[in-house]
Amino acid sequence: MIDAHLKKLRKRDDISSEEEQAIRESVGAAQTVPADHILIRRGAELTNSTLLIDGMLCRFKDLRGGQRQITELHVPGDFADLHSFTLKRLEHDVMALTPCRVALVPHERLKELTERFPHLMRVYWFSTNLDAAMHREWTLSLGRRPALGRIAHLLCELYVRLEIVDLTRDWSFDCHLTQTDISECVGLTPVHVNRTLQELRKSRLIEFERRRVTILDWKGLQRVAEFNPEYLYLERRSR
Amino acid sequence: MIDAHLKKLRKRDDISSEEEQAIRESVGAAQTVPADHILIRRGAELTNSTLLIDGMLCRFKDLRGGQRQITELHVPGDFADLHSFTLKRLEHDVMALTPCRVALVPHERLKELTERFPHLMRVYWFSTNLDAAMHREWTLSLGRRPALGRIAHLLCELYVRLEIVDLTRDWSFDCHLTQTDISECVGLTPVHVNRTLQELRKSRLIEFERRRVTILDWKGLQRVAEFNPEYLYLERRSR
DNA sequence: CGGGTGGTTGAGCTTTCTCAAATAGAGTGG
DNA sequence: CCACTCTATTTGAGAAAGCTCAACCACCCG
Repeated sequence: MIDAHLKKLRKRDDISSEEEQAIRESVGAAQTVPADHILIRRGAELTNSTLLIDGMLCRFKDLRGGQRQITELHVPGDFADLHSFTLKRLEHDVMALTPCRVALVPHERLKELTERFPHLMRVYWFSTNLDAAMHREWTLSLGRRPALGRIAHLLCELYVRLEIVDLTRDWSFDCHLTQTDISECVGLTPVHVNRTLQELRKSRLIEFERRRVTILDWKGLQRVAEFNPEYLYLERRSR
Repeated sequence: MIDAHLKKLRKRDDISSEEEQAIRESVGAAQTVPADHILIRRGAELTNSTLLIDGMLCRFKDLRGGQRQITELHVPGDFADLHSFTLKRLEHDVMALTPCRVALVPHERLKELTERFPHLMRVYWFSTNLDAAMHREWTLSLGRRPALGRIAHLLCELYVRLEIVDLTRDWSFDCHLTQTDISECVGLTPVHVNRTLQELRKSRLIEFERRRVTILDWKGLQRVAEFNPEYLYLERRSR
């Protein structure tokens, strides 16, 4: 059940079998969540963190006018709110973009886990720092990349992250994001996302139909995205 | 020397005198850094974290075309690269925007400190999560706020963060950011920042001259920024 | 077959950008 | 104290990217 999570951790560091065992014992039973359900509300007092088993979650914030900005997408193996362990409440919501399976880990368990295994503490600290690195890359996207590059970059990131947890096949992956979802990730309007996706298709960089993205030209997509995966810290080393 | 740092920590949690002592013993001698100097280069192997004593630092990333995006500003009391403790290298640069004084803390010391004081571990973990929360707010700014709101928001954030470390006086603070620096924070061009600042001045929300910002109408500035300080976690509680 | 959601298109508009030049200010050497 | 230089700010005019609004289409599912 937490295999994707272990894959993600082991992509960046060694996890001993003792640590693995301790993690497994900390994770609660899986529960299902329908699409569009808000799992975490801004401001709520939190005592658990949420591990995504299956499906896609997002973190989002919005302005008074209702304009929404997604700040991160979550794929299986991610904690959606590990940061709530120290923040205690969050300043953003967490919502299911598809039907999901999630499992809760009580902060109490995380406290024991991190005190008993200082190395795991650093692994999980690393994990929240990785989220922050993705935030910075998105900041760069929104601040400086044109529409085409923003969307291309989002697809590159998703591809690499899904590959780590074995959710890609032949340069393609399931992607239940609507064009409106994408627009909320990249800070554009749905209409402009639509036209930009057409451009990506027309230049034969991707296909995107029936909820599946196929990357036709990875080098080309990377180029228009100026995608450099260094920010995903894809190297196994002792943290 | 690390008073600002302790103020920042104690704004969000209690720090015992024993912990304070341990922190003090971990911090190296202060060194000065000239403006525009790059302290940390993307990709470099890091074994220290950098505590800002005085001046202003920024984290930035850039695209091939040279377009630069600042992802965070640092004020006295901040660690500029505490996240390097677990990341080991960074995917962005850290640069001095003004002449600065900084002090280094070896990762070895941080390891001892966090293993000896699990509470301090969580305090510093919190601190990197706070950086991430600021990143998310900037993502919202760049994705959804218009130029006026973005700049207003930046000034609100700076004001609150500087107030915590006693660097404001009568609704004003020293601000050595050039309009180009600001444009690199908010994802606009310097020209547009210039016109937008004029608008903020004309509406009597701020003054900004001779490197000093004065907030004339805090409520009004907050309103156009849609500034809600919840993302700065300004509450003291046990982490 | 009907309703709903999500994708597509067109036309006109707004915000922000680009480029180029002028102005102001701070610091330096004579 | 005065030129001189360098950097930062300001202004103008035209262009481009992305937005708005409104309608239409396609597919899915019951």
